[in-house]
Amino acid sequence: MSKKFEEYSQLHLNECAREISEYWKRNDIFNKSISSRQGKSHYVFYDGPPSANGLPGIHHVMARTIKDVFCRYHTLKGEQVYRKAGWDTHGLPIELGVEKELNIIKEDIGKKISVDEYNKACRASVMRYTDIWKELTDKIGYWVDQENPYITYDSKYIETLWWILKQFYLKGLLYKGYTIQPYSPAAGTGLSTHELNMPGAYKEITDTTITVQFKARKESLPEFLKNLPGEVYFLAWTTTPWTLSSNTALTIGDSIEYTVVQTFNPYTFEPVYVILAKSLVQKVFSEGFSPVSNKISLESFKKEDKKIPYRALQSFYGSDILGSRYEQLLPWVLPYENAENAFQIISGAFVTTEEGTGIVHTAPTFGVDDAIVAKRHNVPPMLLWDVQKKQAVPLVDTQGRFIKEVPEPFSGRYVRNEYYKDKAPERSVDVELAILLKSIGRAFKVEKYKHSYPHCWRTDKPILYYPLDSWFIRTTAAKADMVSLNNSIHWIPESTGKNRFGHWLENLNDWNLSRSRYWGVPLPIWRTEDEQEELIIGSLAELITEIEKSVRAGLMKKNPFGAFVPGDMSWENYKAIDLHKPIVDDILLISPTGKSMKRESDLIDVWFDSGAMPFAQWHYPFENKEKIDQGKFYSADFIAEGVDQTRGWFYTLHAISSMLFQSVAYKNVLSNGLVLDKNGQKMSKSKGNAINPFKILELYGPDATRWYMISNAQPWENIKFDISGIDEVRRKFFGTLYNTYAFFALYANIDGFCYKEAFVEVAQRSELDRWILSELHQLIKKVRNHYDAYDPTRATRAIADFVINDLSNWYVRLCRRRFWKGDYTQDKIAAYQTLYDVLFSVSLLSAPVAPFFSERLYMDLTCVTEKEAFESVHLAYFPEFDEKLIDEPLERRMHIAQRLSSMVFSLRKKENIKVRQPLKQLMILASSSEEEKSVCAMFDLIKQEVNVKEIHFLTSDTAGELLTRELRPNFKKLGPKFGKHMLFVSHVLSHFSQEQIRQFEKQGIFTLKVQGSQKVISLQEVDISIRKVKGWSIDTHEGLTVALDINIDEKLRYEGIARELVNRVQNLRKAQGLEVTDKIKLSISASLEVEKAIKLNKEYICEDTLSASLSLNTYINEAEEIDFEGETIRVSVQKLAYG
RNA sequence: AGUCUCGUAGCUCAGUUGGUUAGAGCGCUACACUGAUAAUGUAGAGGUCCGCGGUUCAAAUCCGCGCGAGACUACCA
Repeated sequence: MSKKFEEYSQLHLNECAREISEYWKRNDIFNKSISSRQGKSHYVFYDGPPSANGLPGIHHVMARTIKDVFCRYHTLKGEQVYRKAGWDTHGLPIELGVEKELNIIKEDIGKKISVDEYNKACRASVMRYTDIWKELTDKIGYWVDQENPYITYDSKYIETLWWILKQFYLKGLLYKGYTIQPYSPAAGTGLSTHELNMPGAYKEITDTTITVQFKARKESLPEFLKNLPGEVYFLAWTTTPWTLSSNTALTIGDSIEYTVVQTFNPYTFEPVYVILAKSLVQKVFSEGFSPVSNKISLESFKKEDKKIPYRALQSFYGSDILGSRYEQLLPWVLPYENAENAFQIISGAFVTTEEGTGIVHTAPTFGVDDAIVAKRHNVPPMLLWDVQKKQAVPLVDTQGRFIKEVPEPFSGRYVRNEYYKDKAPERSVDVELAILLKSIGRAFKVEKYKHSYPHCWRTDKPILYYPLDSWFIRTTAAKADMVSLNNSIHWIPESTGKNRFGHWLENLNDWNLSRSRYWGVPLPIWRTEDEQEELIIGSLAELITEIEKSVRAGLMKKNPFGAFVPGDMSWENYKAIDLHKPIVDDILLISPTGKSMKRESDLIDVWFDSGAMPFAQWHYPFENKEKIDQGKFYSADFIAEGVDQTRGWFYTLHAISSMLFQSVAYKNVLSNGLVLDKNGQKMSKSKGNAINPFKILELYGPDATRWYMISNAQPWENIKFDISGIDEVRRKFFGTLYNTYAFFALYANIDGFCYKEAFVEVAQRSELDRWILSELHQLIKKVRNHYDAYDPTRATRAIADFVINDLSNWYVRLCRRRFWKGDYTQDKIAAYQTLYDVLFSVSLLSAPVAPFFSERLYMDLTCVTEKEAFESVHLAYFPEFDEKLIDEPLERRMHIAQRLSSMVFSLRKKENIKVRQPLKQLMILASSSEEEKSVCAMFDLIKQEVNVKEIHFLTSDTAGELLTRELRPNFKKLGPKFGKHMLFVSHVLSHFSQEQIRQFEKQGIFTLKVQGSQKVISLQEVDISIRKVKGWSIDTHEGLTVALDINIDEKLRYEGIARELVNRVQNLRKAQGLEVTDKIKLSISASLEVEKAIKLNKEYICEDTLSASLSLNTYINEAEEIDFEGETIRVSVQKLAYG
């Protein structure tokens, strides 16, 4: 006996996924999907490492689905797709988590808890949830190698990072410098941008602002300013007056227009000339000033006058005063270096004329932009040399107080009142300074100003921007490379790469690598105390050689890595050592001149960890050298992460790769949007709208979840996650596909179809078969293109549309009788083969997105026919597009037939005539003879579908007077021809009478006068449609018109009754649980009228209901009473024992 | 604050190089169809295509300015 197709009572996507998952595990399908492609071209994929100390969320399901879709697709295309999972194990989120758990703060590390213990706690915490992550990964069917993941804290991984850093060092890309970083004086610690971007960090505060007069050194000014008869001042505005003592430059915009204004200081009434941006004169001189136009009214000013007069003199560009000098505003101290370069006018791109004066007070020790622009112009920051600390210090200490070198009354005071722990003085430093500057005639304006300012999330006090020592990668040196390499990357969507990422690259700053934390990769640089000698370590072998030197010189007692054997690449060897703090901090090395060298205490930015994964995941170049050098696993063909990674992982991958090998790290990158809740709000635990992915998977299974996420919105757009959408996908797409299979299985099993018969040539098959195959191959082409273009959304929509509309709702519905009626003929075999082939192809097309259900479908189909040698759909090959099966005229015909049918249904509805009631004839008016011909071929189909006996054509002529035509201008064609007279032409054409239209149709052209000249309009330039036919029930749509003869004669009426009866009997059969093939004995008791209908159609009724006998008007014992055609009839269905 | 993305029916989304009656699905109402159907068909209700200007004979579509949502980057004095 041949095998049967599996039949199911119901669709259980969840159960299906569980079984398939088991099957994959049992048969090692994932590994086979890679090994079976041995020797084929590689499709290289990099998986971004998640941090395993947090629980996975629904957005991870999204991200992992996208990754999985393309890896599976390319496997199906025959490529070999390795994919290694990874874990991000270092960094601040992990440290913060541990601190919270242990209930400690950063300052406690090294005191309450040793660094060693702290790091052990981090290491333990970081892999805590790996089991849950693995479970999710399995459940959603994300195929990735979880057995051999790369883990950023592994010694091998760190060794590669050190090697890369050394390469950068040798290229001169690594340097130590100071930068301005967010700093919390109250907490005594620097803050990361991550901490700064925590919700609520930015708050509105009100500051005292001063518009300050900086007195120009006249000899340094250009001629036209030099010759002014009084003192000239630059006006600059500041929101942080306490930084004025650290001012070393003023920044202007090169191309901004400035002007010099003659006026009086509003506090001292001294006559002054002030320079500011021309467009801001009105704003700065808004209150208490009035413009005057001549010298005399200006010079006659007395301080009793209500308004201070001002007069703008000559204007000029910023570049004209570039390099001019000014007197130090608060001459308390001088910078210890290059003081001669201080106090000059420099230019910066960040200067705007939206606020202030267009001249920016620049204090390089306390502003990020200030430091950058000052450095570019070689202007020194205000730093003093501290003899005790042997280092340069700014005028404010790490507590936030002015240092002792600052004169009274400011010395020792906190720069912001918020920093006082107890009672703050009545007047803040800012206010005191404002008073001081007013008294010496250097304050031009003092105002309160409200703006948003970042606060420390721990102390809730405003942060300070403060210079801190850091190690940098000179990414700016590789900017040109990075920009041009980026142009070769295919970004999806394009705008992320071109705009967001492109602009970011254009405005690149050097990469600050330093993190003064505990749990991370230590910077492998050792330095002597005088900073004259330094050594960078690029491998463990190198480190051990250096340690041994140091031990010999007596600097260290013993080698802490004594157990390590250089050159032995085994995991055991590498597991024996730990390269984290505090162990590496205890290592002292010896410099070439015999001095002791200590490690630079910083850790490196965790983004460097993940950005180096193309190399570090393979322990390059210590192992797997050929994988990278021969380009087998580098660069990636594809990566995908959230759009928030643009400046994160996408950037660090790109930067490291560009600088190391002048190559891209990835060729195609998809940045996916966010998963929002159904109201478009971001999901967060605090809002309580976060969705537990396990719950969703439990409810709907992975396939529906994946399909919903992919098909609902394009991956790069945000998705509003609504679980009712998943349910809809399950019902509509999976439900329909399942039902189609169930239908196939039911009848294939009855007929014993198992694809043993010879392949029926497609040309020999029926119209419907050829049509669905043609549509299928159009689908294959579309789906391939969409997957290839990284647009899975369009692929899934096309598949669902095909399955629901073309396959289930049209092909199967119209073919039903072919399957359950008649003998096992060639036509029936062709139908089975067609449906089988279509379902088979659909299983493959859907496999990347719905891996479990597709597997079930594929296996249920193939295990009976044994036509495929593969154990899994994921080991098979993607369907090829076959041009020869495309029959576009047939597709058009079928489309017309569908439209016609739907029009007839509409008419029946209008006339209240059931589809079961046969009608005599249908008339069709086609707009062209070509159309007419194609409809002809569809007659049988349409007759069956809409239940009419005959179809005739109505020609324009025969229809004659019946038709009312409507003429509409074709704007696309006529628009360019008539231009602005279009409105007139449109008016004329749409007011044509029936007679005029007929004339036009006959003659083919119409002439009209436009602006005195004769213009000709042809029939091709208008659309004529038909409105109605007198005395007929008619409908018209897309140029097709149908008319339905709604007269029902007696014969038709009886036939309708018979069909109605068949339907009732079928329902009874089903209700009684009869098999489709069971034969019955049918008995009916009804009125004479119904009996007559039955008698006339007895053969038909018996055939369709599988009735061996039909008896009428007999006394029936156990019968169903049915409301039927306005009466109650009694029907009995009895199963026959044989048959 | 800047940069980028988005804004079409109650909801989720289509809408080609600009062409005059803006579509589909879900949901709602009514009726039908069905021996594969948690499916489907027909009809109805449902729109200021975010707003305002501009370009054009013609704008949901192109341009400008706003408004709103989101992301990223940030004390631009």
